[in-house]
Amino acid sequence: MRPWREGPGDRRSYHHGNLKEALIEAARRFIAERGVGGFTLVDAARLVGVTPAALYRHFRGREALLEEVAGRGFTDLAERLARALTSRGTPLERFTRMGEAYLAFAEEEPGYYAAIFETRGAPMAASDVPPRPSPFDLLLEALKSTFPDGFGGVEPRFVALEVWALSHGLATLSASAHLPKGPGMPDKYELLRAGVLALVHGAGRPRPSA
Amino acid sequence: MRPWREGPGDRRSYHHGNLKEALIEAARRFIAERGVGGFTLVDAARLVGVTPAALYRHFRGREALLEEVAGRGFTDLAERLARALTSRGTPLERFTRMGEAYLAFAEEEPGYYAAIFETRGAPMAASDVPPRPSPFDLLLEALKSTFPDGFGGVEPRFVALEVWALSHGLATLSASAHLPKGPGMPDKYELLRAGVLALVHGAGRPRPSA
DNA sequence: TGTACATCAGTGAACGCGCGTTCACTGATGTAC
DNA sequence: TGTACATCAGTGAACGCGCGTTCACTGATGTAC
Repeated sequence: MRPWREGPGDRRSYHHGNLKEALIEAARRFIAERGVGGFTLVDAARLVGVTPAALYRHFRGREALLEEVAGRGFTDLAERLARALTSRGTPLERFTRMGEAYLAFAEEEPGYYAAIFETRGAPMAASDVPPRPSPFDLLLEALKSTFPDGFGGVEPRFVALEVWALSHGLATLSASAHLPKGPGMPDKYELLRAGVLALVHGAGRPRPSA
Repeated sequence: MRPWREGPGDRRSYHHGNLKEALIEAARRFIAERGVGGFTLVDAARLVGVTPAALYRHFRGREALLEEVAGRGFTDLAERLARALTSRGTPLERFTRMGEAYLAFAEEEPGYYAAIFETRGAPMAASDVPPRPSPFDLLLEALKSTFPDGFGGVEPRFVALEVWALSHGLATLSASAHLPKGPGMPDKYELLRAGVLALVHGAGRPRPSA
């Protein structure tokens, strides 16, 4: 975590020693603050205490750095979800924990989250023969094992897409400060928990009572 | 719609005559293509066939143009929702039509949609004493009148936030091509309709059957 | 109806800036003997 | 253990570019008389 050089003027050595990782870290921070579009190579290099040109020893260019960040974020998210899915408790508890993990990831790692969803070429659902299961695959698997009786004839994939869309909507509305806050206002975790249960429970019903 | 000057080289007159509207239109197009961050005053001026400096007769600067676009989009969205809400049919049919109108707006007017949600200072839910009801207000009203018996003790505001998050999630995932497509895949309209019914129907249930 | 003139809505040249990227270079590191 | 040298990972200067914005200007429009 701690960079080899502390700041400008405190150059421990000519070689940075950890530059690639430090640049990725810097990109993650700037993307979190300003979005993918507002991210700049020059800023990242300056923060790390290095000439912008040094970046090209480790990345083909700006786009390559962004893809690397998106890839890291993708992996991190999948790990968090997998951890929640294999934690202790009842299937429903683990499934609920998974939803919380998703929202927490979007909140704690806004740089990663933005990189994943604002960068082309790394869609979350389409699996280009990935080494590990994608977040969506994990969600689908969790749904099936948590509700083995199914959803009244509705495909699990269908319910999984709804759950994902609700999660993503809550995460992005919260990040852009569009969700009303304040005393008496439900927070996103509460909204997700109740919403997911309603989606799962209400799937397959032909009509509401009203 | 049709600009007064057709293209560069075909200058009907020294004065444009419709420049402000034409610039807003151009911004809408470019934001749709490249996002708010990728939008450029120079491009907008070029598309309209005018010098970049001309823009400053009508807007204080780039930010002011973006705010104007976001405001227009906000109004357009509210109008579409209000139209769906007052259309013919049963309350449930009108409510369903409202959801479709929301997704259609995001799909047909991606420039407006991005301007609304990527521009600071114009949050959709917070109402700074707006002249007309905000989209969220319309949704809340529609929910109450469509389901007058309530939601088993759950606040309508709570359900409305869930419905909005689901809609927003589907709209943005669809726009960023993260929703899996293809034969056998449900489209977003289907997902929204079923999801909303499930949310409404499942609200207030303590636990799922599994 | 015609003319003088104020107002308006554009032009076009220029600016300072920060960006991504390149290039020849050089200091540091590590390996062979 | 010490030295020669290849390799690696940085520097720093420079580039071309497009951006948002400013300014003095000028052509077009509309109004007063």
